Amino acid sequence: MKQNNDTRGQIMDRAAQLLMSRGYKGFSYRDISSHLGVKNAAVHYHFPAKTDLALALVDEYRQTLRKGTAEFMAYGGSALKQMQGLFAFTVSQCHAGRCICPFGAFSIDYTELPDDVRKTTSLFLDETIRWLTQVLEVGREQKEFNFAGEARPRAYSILAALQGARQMARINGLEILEDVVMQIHLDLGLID
Amino acid sequence: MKQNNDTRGQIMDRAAQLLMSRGYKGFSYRDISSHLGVKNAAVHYHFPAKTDLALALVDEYRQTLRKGTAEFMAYGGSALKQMQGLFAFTVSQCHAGRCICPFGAFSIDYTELPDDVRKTTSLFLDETIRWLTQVLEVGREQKEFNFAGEARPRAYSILAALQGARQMARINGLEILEDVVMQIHLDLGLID
DNA sequence: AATTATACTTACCTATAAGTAAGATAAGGC
DNA sequence: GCCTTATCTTACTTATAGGTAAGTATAATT
Repeated sequence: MKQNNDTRGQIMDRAAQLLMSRGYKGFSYRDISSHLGVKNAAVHYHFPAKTDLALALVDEYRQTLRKGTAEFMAYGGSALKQMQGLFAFTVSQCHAGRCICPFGAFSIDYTELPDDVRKTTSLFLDETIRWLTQVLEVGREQKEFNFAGEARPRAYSILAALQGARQMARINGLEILEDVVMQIHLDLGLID
Repeated sequence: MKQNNDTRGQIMDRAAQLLMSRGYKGFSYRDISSHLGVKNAAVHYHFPAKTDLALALVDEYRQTLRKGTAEFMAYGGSALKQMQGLFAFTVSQCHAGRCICPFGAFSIDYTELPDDVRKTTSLFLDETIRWLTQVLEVGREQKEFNFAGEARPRAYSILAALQGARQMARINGLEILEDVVMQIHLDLGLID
């Protein structure tokens, strides 16, 4: 059985799903193994400890973001498109039951996470903010956006609103997320 | 030992602290009992099940909000003051380690919460939004605020941003929350 | 003084969590 | 054909979770 049936990948997929729907403490190795039809120890084989899994997930997110950032910087694409991509991604994730973004999921259990997971999560947040700040700055230069204040705090504000809205949407419906996306459009001067 | 040393109150205080620093699944009865110097079963005496505790907490929050709302409606106080009160409260809570507001704490574990807790949390969110919407509307009428769009989605947006910022602040520092509060000031026309 | 209700403690139960050590199976290289 | 390595399973351990039943001490009620 040398040919890797991609169990490792399936574990990560399922873990990502569970992480974003229940938080870090909200899922167990059993949740993963039973879903994949393997035994608990099989998950431990690929990820000895739960923190290894967490690290792998954050690393994956970071890599995805890095690719997106690199493409944006290289081809100098539309900032508006990047922003709309973020909105669409957030809404679609929420529709798929992934109501908690990684930052939300880890921030809850932050004090009990091992140092390396905290560090990587912190780096990921930094990188995300840097990307969004750049998108905002470029968008303003290109007259796509029109917003008050500096780009960086605006980036924080947008990310925070999306994170919060995503969670609140679970409680009182997806319209909340849609409303908040609309407000961000307003604040970026994208609607009259 | 009839004279109630307010064990029940102390349990709720500690539970509130734990709920907002670790989330609903993040604390156990043991965390509470050991902190108070009583046995586990003592907590079960006052709150037979954990959901009873959760309900009591949400009810307490609701009552506090209701008082605030009633006062605001009765005396027709300054909307700006109400808003600044919300900001100050959020920041101070975060400083005290309460980095997760009740909505955040419950939204994470929402799918696994019993129906009555979900229902009460949902009501609490409704009431909070209603209050904030009213504050925004009154503030706009009184020319204290100047913001684009309707009041209700703006209320969602503000609450979501505060909730998200509170959590992100734990990961990358309290400046995030301060930045977001500043942005809200901007969007409400409270700064130049 | 006897009773009752309050506020607990002691001592348990069951379920589930993360994690581990040792064995089984199968594919590929030598 | 043998050995090694990757990928699991079986069978466990330890810790902790929520929860309960029965007993105890004290204060208030009658």
